[in-house]
Amino acid sequence: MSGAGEPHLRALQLPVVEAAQALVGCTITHGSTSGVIVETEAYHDSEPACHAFVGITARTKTLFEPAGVAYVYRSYGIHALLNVVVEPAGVGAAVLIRALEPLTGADLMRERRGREPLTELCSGPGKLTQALGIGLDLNATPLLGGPIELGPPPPGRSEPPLVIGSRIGITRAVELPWRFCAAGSRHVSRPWPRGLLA
DNA sequence: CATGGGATTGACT
DNA sequence: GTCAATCCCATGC
Repeated sequence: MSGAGEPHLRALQLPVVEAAQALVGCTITHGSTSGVIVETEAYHDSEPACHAFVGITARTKTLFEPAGVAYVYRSYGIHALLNVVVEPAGVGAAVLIRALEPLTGADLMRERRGREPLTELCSGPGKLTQALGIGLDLNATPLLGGPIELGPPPPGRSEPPLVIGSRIGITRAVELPWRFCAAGSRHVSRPWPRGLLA
């Protein structure tokens, strides 16, 4: 099955930095809640900001699996963060999903997160997992045909231009421009960086 | 076995 | 703007 046409399937075949760009505009669904990806970051085992930089451990083994599974880990002891594992088995690489534009189930999202404006329900990596009900138990589950479903962009949507920036909240390899946002989206975790357009 | 540090968020000065 | 919450896990003794 080469030459997959749909963007979300194509993304799973690309190197991580290109996959991070290709995933913006695709959808994430868990149960009755879903959203359009508007912000991503790339992480690769060749650079020290990536968990997989230290090699295969109990924590990082999911990152080294074949493309198409979820890497869900606990951040700051509180939040679950969702990544899309990409690249071949043996390479530790994943795309962090940092923000979604809610598509379905906003009412349930508000039940889980409290009353909030639509633009703030999924505007952060820890917020969107809470809004969609994604927990650590879903680590290493498949993103095609699994509990979390990675899907193509909603019909009729054109792929937006991207804004490129530095990754947020890390202390190492901060210079890599591996953060990608949908230009103009009001659902991102933070205002876009100094706007370079892809 | 003890310890330090987060790919964050929300509340507060 | 600052800061605490909270827990898994990588590292070091």
